[in-house]
Amino acid sequence: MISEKTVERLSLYRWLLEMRVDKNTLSLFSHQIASMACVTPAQLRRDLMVIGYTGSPGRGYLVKDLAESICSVLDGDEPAKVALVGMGNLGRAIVSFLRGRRSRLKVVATFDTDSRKTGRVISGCRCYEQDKIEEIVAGRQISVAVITVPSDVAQKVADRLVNSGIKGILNYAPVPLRVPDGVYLENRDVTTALEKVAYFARESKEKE
Amino acid sequence: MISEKTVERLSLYRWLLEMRVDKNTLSLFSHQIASMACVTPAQLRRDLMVIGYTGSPGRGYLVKDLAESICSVLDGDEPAKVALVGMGNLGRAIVSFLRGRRSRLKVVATFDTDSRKTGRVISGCRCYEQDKIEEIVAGRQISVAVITVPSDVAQKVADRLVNSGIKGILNYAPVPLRVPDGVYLENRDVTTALEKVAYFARESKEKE
DNA sequence: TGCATGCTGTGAAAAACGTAACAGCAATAC
DNA sequence: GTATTGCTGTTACGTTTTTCACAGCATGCA
Ligand SMILES: NC(=O)c1ccc[n+]([C@@H]2O[C@H](COP(=O)([O-])OP(=O)(O)OC[C@H]3O[C@@H](n4cnc5c(N)ncnc54)[C@H](O)[C@@H]3O)[C@@H](O)[C@H]2O)c1
Ligand SMILES: NC(=O)c1ccc[n+]([C@@H]2O[C@H](COP(=O)([O-])OP(=O)(O)OC[C@H]3O[C@@H](n4cnc5c(N)ncnc54)[C@H](O)[C@@H]3O)[C@@H](O)[C@H]2O)c1
Repeated sequence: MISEKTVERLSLYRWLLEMRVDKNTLSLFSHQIASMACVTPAQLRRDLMVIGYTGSPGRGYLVKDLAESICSVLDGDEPAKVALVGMGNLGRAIVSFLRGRRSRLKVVATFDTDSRKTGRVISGCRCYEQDKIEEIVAGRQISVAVITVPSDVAQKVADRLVNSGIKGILNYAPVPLRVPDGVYLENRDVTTALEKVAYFARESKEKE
Repeated sequence: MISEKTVERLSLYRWLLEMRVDKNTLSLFSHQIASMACVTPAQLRRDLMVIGYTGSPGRGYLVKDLAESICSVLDGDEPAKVALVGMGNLGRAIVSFLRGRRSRLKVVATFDTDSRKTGRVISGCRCYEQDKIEEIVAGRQISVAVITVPSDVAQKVADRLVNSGIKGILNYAPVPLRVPDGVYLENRDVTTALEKVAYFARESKEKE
């Protein structure tokens, strides 16, 4: 089992390797990739060790090979299907962002309660009535969900998603959701993030 | 100096304490607060230890007192001023979200290059031309910035912000920015987060 | 008042995470 | 072919973060 931090960095390495403009360089050294990712070379080598990829001294890592190797670890056999609940400002921003980007993650359904949004195709993705969650999530075997509904209904939405078989949730509502063991939850509250940044900003200002 | 993780949790505790509906309970035990925050009681007690707040056995922690104590650690003397660069879909969602919420963080200026956005008040906040960054950020002593511009210009924006005296950056563009020591940086890439969730979702699905 | 209860504060152990160091070897130069 | 260079894989170490465990005490009740 790979640690959370390592998975995050692997995702970053892959992105950096695939987005690289210079397609001529076939291989890179650990310190080059590390520098792009803003980590130490030792960190990078350690991360590659856990996925079992091995380079060679004097040549480094074969870019294409390494990227594929990361894919085989991070991705399943087929692209993960993603549902997003709450097509408000944030929800639309995220869906259209994910659309624009070639990715292994496919947003295949969105949900809302607002009848001005349901039944239409928004940001390139069909928006269903919220009470179709069970039917569609279970029926299409969607395993990952993004929650961008107001915080007072977030727990209710999470419960429905879990009951429909969702195994991972990315939550943007500013409430700590309760999910059973076996469902992976990641919270992304703006306020917390901003307060953290503000705290350390102040801290470093006081030091100078 | 308090650790990042602890600061995040303190922010969460404060939010939970302030949002509590039942204003009658004057005090709470560690296990009650911990349960709301989804952490262990030991974790909570240790976090409170580092800020020097102390409860009492048999009664627990005085809610109002504790919240104020967290404030005195997290907040400076005055509310931190925040600038946001890039009033696209995501930028507007964040600004209007922060507006709606009583907070110690004030978004006092936003910036964009698009002339359809600049010079107007959007989501309750004035939007300036992007080349006014130096003037306004330095002039109004803004210390924290949120970056929500396309990734190819994110580094350039970050540089200008740093030159203007910004001490903390919350970055939503999917690129690892380079900032000098003394500037605190927090990255919040959706793709990385989603890929992480998808990985662990698959992991837990395979286990069952 | 005095006793029993059970929660707090904290030192000590454990776990997670990152860093440093180096032996071994692939590539290159000559 | 051989020597040299300098990068990799991995182990050992240091640091940070979390959990455990329990002594001590404030509280509520008899
Ligand atoms: N973490 C972040 O970066 C961030 C930024 C902004 C907002 N937020 C949070 O994200 C959430 C949404 O923010 P927003 O600005 O998009 O708000 P919004 O009001 O624009 O969007 C909410 C959407 O959810 C829909 N909705 C309401 N109840 C629903 C239900 N039961 N099922 C399905 N859909 C439902 C509404 O119809 C609306 O379309 C809020 O909780 C907000 O606090 C997070
Ligand atoms: N982390 C997330 O949750 C998340 C979600 C969606 C998008 N994103 C990222 O956030 C960024 C913005 O996404 P979006 O959907 O809002 O895109 P968008 O195109 O709607 O918004 C970008 C805005 O930035 C402005 N801009 C462009 N260049 C600028 C410059 N040099 N200075 C100031 N403003 C400038 C544009 O005029 C536009 O208004 C992108 O980098 C995207 O990848 C992140």
